[in-house]
Amino acid sequence: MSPARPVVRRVTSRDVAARLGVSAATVSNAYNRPDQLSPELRDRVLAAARELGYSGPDPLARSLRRGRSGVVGVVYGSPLEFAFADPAASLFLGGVARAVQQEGLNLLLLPHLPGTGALSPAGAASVDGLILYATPPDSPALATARARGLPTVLVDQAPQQDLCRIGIKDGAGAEAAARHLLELGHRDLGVLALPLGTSAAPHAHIRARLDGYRRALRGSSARLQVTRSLGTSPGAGKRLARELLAAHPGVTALLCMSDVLAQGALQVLAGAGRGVPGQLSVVGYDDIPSSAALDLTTVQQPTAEKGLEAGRAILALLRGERPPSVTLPTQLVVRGSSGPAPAARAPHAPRV
Amino acid sequence: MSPARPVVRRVTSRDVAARLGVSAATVSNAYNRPDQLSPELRDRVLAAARELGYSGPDPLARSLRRGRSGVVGVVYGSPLEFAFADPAASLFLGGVARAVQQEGLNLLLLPHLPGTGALSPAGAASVDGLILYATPPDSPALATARARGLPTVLVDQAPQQDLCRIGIKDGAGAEAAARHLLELGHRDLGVLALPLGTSAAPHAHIRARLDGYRRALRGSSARLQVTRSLGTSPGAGKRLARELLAAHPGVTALLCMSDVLAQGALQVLAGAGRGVPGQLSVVGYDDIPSSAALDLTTVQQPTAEKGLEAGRAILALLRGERPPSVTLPTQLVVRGSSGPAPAARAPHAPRV
DNA sequence: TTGTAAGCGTTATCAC
DNA sequence: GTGATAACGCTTACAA
Repeated sequence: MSPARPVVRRVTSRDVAARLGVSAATVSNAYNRPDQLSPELRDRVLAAARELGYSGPDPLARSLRRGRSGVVGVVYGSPLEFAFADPAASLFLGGVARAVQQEGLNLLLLPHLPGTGALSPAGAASVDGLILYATPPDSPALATARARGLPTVLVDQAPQQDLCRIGIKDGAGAEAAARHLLELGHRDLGVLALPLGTSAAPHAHIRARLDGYRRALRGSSARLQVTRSLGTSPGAGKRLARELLAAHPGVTALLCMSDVLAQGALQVLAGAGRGVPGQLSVVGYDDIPSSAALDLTTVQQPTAEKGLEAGRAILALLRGERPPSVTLPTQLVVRGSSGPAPAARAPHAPRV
Repeated sequence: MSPARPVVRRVTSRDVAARLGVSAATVSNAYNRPDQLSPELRDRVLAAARELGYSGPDPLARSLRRGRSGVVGVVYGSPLEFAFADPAASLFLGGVARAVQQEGLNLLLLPHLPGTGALSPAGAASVDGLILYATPPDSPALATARARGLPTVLVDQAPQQDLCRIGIKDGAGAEAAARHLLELGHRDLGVLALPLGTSAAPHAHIRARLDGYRRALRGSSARLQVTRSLGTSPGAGKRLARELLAAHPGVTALLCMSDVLAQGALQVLAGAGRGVPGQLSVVGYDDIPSSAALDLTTVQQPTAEKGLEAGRAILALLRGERPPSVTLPTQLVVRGSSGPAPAARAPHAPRV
């Protein structure tokens, strides 16, 4: 009949009401609309509650009754631990937090769990809305969001017909990075790649970066060596840098699809005694906080603002509005990790 | 009677049941105990569900009925945006995420909101348990947790009678840091402080660090200049470093209560042209990931493991066990930012 | 100003 | 293998 009965039954609003000989509605009002009852009665209710150990309306029951939970879910396209290991993701989440906090909403972090099919955690979570951050288009989370008819905001992925999308100019940023290296005389460029997804389910924003690199090179004699992807961690950056330089010793500059990757590469180069930018230039993407101290040239994106916009969009959706999609700009930040290509920098080079 | 009626009534398990002429219980079984009904009926239920647009049991209703929400709340002692700006906090949360994810639980991030009195967000959140991370002992969140009788784990704060607490050897780590500087010949030390809380509501782990510094100096002729606190950000580190060096020019080493603070100080010193460790030694606390690249001597704490332990503890609590408190070790990591005190390093100093 | 009653959508138990 | 029933704990329009 009822679920496994707990050792002691918990105190409910009804208990408080019974104690005072009033109705449960009055107890509810004491908490939710103080103006609906006399201050004196309210005090008595609160006193009785304290006495009985009633700590206010049960959040679950209240949410069910009211039809909203006060929670915004964020699904991150990689395992949850990575969300915290990745400074860009942290920055993003911070922005979201700032936005939703203003309306008193809380943030629920949902894992992505690619393989789970229809049993996405997003399906079993009590949320009023969902932010899908860098999830592939075939993510069960998206299907779930659709099926449940949840207000949904897409971040860093391909636009979807009817959904609000927040993103950045991924391609333009990448193009600027590559052009910068070309202008410095580099002709043999390596790309440290982030996971591109499958062609059926591509990570659109990552592909856009690759396309941007390629666009910059179009019409030039320069060549691009693209690595496979080994993930998003600094360790991946290290391994990719090693592989790339072993396979293509002629490369004079590294285009990294994220600062995290770039920082891994930087470590490898320092360890190998290859001067940056003397022997090799390195350019990142994102401009995470630590990149300034490392003097890394990179493509800056307004990551925290992106989170803020995503948060605002979900808030608007919850109010019943139809917020527009937003595409934020990127900007090349030139620092010390990029310089003239070795050949081009040779002083007093004889002009032929 | 019922709440503001939505434009279209949502599809419920009852609708699906009605469509098929079966009972709601059967629909429920189709989702929750497939073995309780014939595969054939189950398929019909699922088909009808799809047809009607029923996307499975409502999480809220299910949670209410089952008496648990599948959510672990984490309250962070500072505003929520900071939780993401702070690498140590991110690392910690990552550990928690890893632990709770294994049981299929999700993480709800709750703001601290010191001033709110009894209306702590933790009181209105549907959670099965709470992790209080670096919250002061007078936090409304703690009061709320107690009042609601929620399984609670305390992290980085003073032990509380009956609650499970996860922490590190804050004092021992600090002591090792200070001793290290003494051994290098430093006699005039500055401390960049983290918020110590009020004496009524102290941040116990921060106080423990200060006490550790002091303990190391006891009996020596060395002196400690302690700054006020300006928060936890790198900016605070910068301002504190400037203030301290202006007020006490004789200081030859900086003991920073966190790496974030230390990194701010490092920037100021680099900008001011003061050599590290030539003119000034700097020691941090935490060993966040970026500190290795910056060659910062620091006190390493197993932050991610701390999160893992906290997650495991809450899991155990939810199973009805009584997990023990855990105190993890710290370890001094000597890198390049600490060296002999300027006087002591003078080469060929005449021996008197 | 307070009480009544009808759910919110689900699921565990028991009977069939 | 399937169905009726009774909660879970609360909120809110409406009546008194």
